[in-house]
Formats: sequence, C-alpha cells, structure tokens
Amino acid sequence: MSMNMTMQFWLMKSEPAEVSIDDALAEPDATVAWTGVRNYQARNFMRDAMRIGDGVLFYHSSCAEPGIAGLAEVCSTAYPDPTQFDAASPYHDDKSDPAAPRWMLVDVRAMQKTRLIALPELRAEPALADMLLLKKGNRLSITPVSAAEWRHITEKLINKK
DNA sequence: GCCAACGTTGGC
DNA sequence: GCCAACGTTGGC
Repeated sequence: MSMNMTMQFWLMKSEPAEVSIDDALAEPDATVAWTGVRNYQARNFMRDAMRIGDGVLFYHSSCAEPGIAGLAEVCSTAYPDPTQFDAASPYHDDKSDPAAPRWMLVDVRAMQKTRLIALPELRAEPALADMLLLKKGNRLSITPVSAAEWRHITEKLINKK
C-alpha cells in the first residue's frame, strides 16, 4: 500500500461471524458496504472525515480472538445505509426519514489478510499506548489511527514472528 | 453469561 | 437541561 501525505487512517471493527476479513476478500472487488453502524460518532467519521484511499485496519471484535486481522481501504464516499430502511434487517431504524437518512456508510475494500495481531499484543506495544481502541471504556466501532500508529502496525507488527 | 462502561431516551 | 432508566458493546 503506497502512502501519501493527506492519507488518513482508521480502525474499523467487524464481528467475524458477520463479516470477517476472509468474507470481505471473497466479495466481488473484495468490497463490502459497511452497514449497521448506529453510533453518531462513528457515522460522522464515515460521513464527514473519510476519503477514498484512506487506510483501514480491519479489526475482528466480539469473537474468540479479538484483534487486527487485515488491511483495507476506504473505496467510496459516504452514502445512506440501505439497511436502515429495510424492515427485515436487524439494523432497521423506523425513525430514519428516507428524505434525510440518519445513517451513512462507506464501502471498504479488503486488501490483504494479515496474521492476527491480538488485543494483548497491541496492549503490550508502548508505541500504541495512545491508540483510541485501547483506551479504557472505548466502545467506538470506528476510530481514527495516527500515521505513527499505522506505520508501527503495518511496518513492524504485521511482519513480526 | 457476566458486567463495566458508555450512549440514548424520555419524563420532568 | 437534568438525569434515571434502559439498551448496547465487547472483552473476559
């Protein structure tokens, strides 16, 4: 993955029982619509801050071994999450007005599966001490990642062992 | 299954 | 605007 100065970085949580990095890689163009975000802060990151080409750490959550499982990139601008209007979806939101959709998402293209960098390993890295993911009480499913954190993870940790 | 931590809702 | 109640997240 080549980097430029304006590139931003994100960590995005997905439950592998729903969409794992393998699932994403198996999709056409390895691309998935990031459906189901129902938190305003996380939505705002997708709607207001993400740019096509931003780097994404693909994180597996709510599973036996939580951790970073792959690399991906943002590959669309924000658009309304269709599941909010789908009465059959667990993400249905009947308070969302189709004329002014409440929930937005971006498309994410999986680039590669990595070795699993598990949560305890991330916690053990002094260089990652300030990662939002690791902050006590953090529950956000999308968090910004600094360029230094991105480099540490993609250049050092992924190739370790 | 437990539970700490957090976000949202809604009565006032 | 306050805040108690409730629902959700997510690691363990």
